[in-house]
Amino acid sequence: MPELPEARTIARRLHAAIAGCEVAAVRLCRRDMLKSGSPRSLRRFVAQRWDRVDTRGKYVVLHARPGRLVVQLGMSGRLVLTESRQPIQPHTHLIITLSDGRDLRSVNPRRIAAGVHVLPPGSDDLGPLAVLGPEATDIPPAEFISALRSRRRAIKSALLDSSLLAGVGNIYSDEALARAGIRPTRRCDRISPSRLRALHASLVEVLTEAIAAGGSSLADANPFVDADGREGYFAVHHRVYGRGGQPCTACGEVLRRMVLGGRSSTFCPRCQR
DNA sequence: AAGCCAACCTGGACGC
DNA sequence: TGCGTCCAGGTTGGCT
Repeated sequence: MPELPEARTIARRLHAAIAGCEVAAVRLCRRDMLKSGSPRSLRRFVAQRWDRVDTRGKYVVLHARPGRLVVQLGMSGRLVLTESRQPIQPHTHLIITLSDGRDLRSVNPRRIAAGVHVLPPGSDDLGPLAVLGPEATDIPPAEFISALRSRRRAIKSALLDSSLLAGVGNIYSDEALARAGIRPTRRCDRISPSRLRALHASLVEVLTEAIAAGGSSLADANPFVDADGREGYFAVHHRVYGRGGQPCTACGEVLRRMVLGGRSSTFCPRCQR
């Protein structure tokens, strides 16, 4: 379940691995995973070189002259870099063969909220990127506060709304709320500006730590670009995520788990108000 | 307009 | 051991 830190880690590794490399062939194994653009627009990447790989929110963006290839990893997406002669594993949807004998493969078993978008250069259509709010790591505190302070909905659901804030998923929203001492159910307009400011600081802090933790595993000589973010999750200390029923690390109170807006939320009923 | 919620999908964990 | 059930979660679109 890659969120912003995992997408950044993947993009950084991928950039280091494929920038300047030429595309020899493109094979779309599952037509329905191409969400915008056509197979024809995908073929235009052949004989071109990758300029850059970066991210927008949770999306990994590969840049080349024919445009941008936007990979929406969704719940279970991975980008695998492997020798072209290696067998193709199940749930491989897109294979980009490089002229140096490697493949970049998009693999995704659960295809929820996942897909590939081709955005031609100069096009007004930004696909899924068009509706994204500011990057969670870059939004200034004042803008964060003004975007949230008058809303009536639960803070947790606002943090998860990618049109307000790009890149925050279920894990880091829970962690940021825990660090800031705010209950996930609390209405945005019932949180003081100073506490929203603290939440902004907590969010940036936890995302920054996670990005740093993902980067720390760059050193290993793993031929795969691991996109499930697992290393990152284990490297970062979790106060609440996945710890429902266990004691709060700060006060010892049993952490409570509840479903909010269709997703699980864990919080400390004593520390978070 | 803002916000809520179901639907999408499949591997893995868990219970009997 | 094996089967069934449930859960995880990002995004969209339809509804209120």
